[in-house]
Amino acid sequence: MNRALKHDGTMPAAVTVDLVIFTVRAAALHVLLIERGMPPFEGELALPGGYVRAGEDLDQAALRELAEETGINGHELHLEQLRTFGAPERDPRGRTFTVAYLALGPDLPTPVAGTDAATACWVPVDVALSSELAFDHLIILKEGLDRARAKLEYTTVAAAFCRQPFTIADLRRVYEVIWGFPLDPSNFRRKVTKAAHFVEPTGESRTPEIGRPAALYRRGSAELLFPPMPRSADGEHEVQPSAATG
Amino acid sequence: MNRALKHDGTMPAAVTVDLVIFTVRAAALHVLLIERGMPPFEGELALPGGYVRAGEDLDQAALRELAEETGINGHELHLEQLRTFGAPERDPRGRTFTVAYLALGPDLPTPVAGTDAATACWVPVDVALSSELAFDHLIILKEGLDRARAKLEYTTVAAAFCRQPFTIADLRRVYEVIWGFPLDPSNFRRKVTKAAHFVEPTGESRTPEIGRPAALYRRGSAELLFPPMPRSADGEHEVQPSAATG
DNA sequence: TCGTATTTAGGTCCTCCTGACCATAAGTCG
DNA sequence: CGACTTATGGTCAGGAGGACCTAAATACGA
Repeated sequence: MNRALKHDGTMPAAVTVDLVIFTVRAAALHVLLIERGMPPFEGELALPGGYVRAGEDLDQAALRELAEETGINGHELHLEQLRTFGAPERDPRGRTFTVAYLALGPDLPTPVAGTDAATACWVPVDVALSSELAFDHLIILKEGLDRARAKLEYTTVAAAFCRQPFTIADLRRVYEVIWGFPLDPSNFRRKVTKAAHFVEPTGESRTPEIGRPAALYRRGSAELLFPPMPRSADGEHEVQPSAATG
Repeated sequence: MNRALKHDGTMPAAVTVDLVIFTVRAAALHVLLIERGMPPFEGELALPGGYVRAGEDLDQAALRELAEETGINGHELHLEQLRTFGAPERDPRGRTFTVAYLALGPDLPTPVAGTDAATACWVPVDVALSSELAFDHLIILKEGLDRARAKLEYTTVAAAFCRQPFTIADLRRVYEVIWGFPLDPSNFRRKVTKAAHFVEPTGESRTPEIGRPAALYRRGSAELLFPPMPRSADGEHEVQPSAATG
C-alpha cells in the first residue's frame, strides 16, 4: 500500500539541521548565509546546516554545525529548536527532513568558509528576505525572525545579543533593531531595571565616544519576562506565526 | 569517518509523528494514550503516533494519525508542532526521529482502538505524568503540558477546548483545569469580553441545571491575546521549557 | 574657562489594567 | 415564597506603561 516502505513500515529518510543564526551589528539585524558549494542549488544562498550524524543528538548536530560555520562554540549563545520541515519534495535528492534551529548571539566574528560552504557571510535580514534562498530556507528564515521578535517580548533573550558587560542602551538597540521601531529610552530603562533579574548592575561604567558614561550590566538569572516588554507600535495583532493547520 | 553513512553523507533514519492530544472532561485535563499492541514496549502506555508515509507532509501525517486514533478530523481542533526528538538511542529498533505535535480539542468522543493500538483511552494528565510511558514519551508529554499552559497566557487557544457555542464559565474552567488554580469569575469575564475578538456573543443563552442562564459566545478571530491573561498564582518565574543548550 | 552638543539617569503625570471585593439578577429546588 | 447557585456587573486601590521633562556627566570648540 505504501511505496518506499521497508517491511517494518519505516520509510528511509535523511535528517538534517539548518540554522538561522542572528546577530546585531552596525545597527542592523544580520543572518548568516552560505553560498552552496555543491549541488543541488550550487552557487545559491542558503542557511548553514548539514546532515545529522549517526551517534549524534539533534542539539549536538546543531552545535557542531554552528562551530563549523562560525568557529563559535555554541555555549556562548542562545540555541533553540524552531520547527521541523518535511514537505515531500523539499529536497530534489530525496526525502529529507530538516530540523530548523534558531541561534542568537552577540556580534560574531566573520565566519570562515566551512567544509561544504563555498563562502559564509553576514547578510542584513531585510536583504536576505528579498533574496532567493535554496530549498525552503526563505520560509525557515521568516519563521526564525517571527520567533525572535516574539521571544523578545516575553523572555530575556535580548541579552543574548549583547556581549557582556553591556549598557541599557546596548540592550535597547537590540529591541529597536529587531522590532524595527524606536523605544523610549527612559521607559525602557525603567522596565528593564525594575524587572526581576533581567539585568544585574556590575557597579562599573563605560565612557562612550560621546555623551555621559553608562552603567554596565550583565545578564540576570531570569529567562522569562513578566509582564512582557510592550510592543505597541502599529503592526499589532498579527496572526501568530506558529505551525500547523489548527 | 562516519559510521552508517551512505556515500552522499545521508544517514538512513525513520521519521515518526507522535501526538499529545489534550481535552478537558469532567473538570480535569486528559491526554489520549494508547497501549502498544506490538514491540517494542508492547503492552506499555504511549502517545499515539506512527511513521510518516512516503508522499506525506508532517502536518498531514499528524492529521492522519489523529483521525486514525480518535476518529476526529483535525480541522475542528488546534494542531501545532511541539518539538522534534532525536536522541540516538531513543528507539531500540534503530535511529528514529519523532516530530511531536500538540493537539487541543473539546471533549472528544471515546476513541476507537486504532490499527497498531491495542487500546486507546483518555487518561487524566496527573495520572499520566506519574506513569511510565514508552520511549521518551513522558518527556514529550511534559513539554506538551508546559506549552499548553504557556499558550493559554498569550493566545486564545483556550477556546479550542470548548465546543461552540460556549459560556464564559466554560472558558474559565479550561484555564482553571489546565493551570490548576481558580480564577476570579468576575475579573475573568471582564478580561475576556473586553479583549478584542477573543469571544463574540451569539445573543443566545443556555440555562444550566442550576443557576442563572449564561450568555453564549463563539470564538472570535483573534489568535493572540494582548495583554496576556495574568497567571500570578504562586508557581511563577519558573524556567522556560524551551529547547536546547543556549 | 565656559558654553554646547550628546547621551545617560531619573522623575512626574495620567491613563489603563488588574486584584480584591461587593451587589444584583435570574434561574432551580424545596 | 425563600434558600441556593451561578451569572453579570460595579467599585476602589494599586501597579504598570506612554508621554513627557529635568538633571548629570562627558567631549568638543570658541
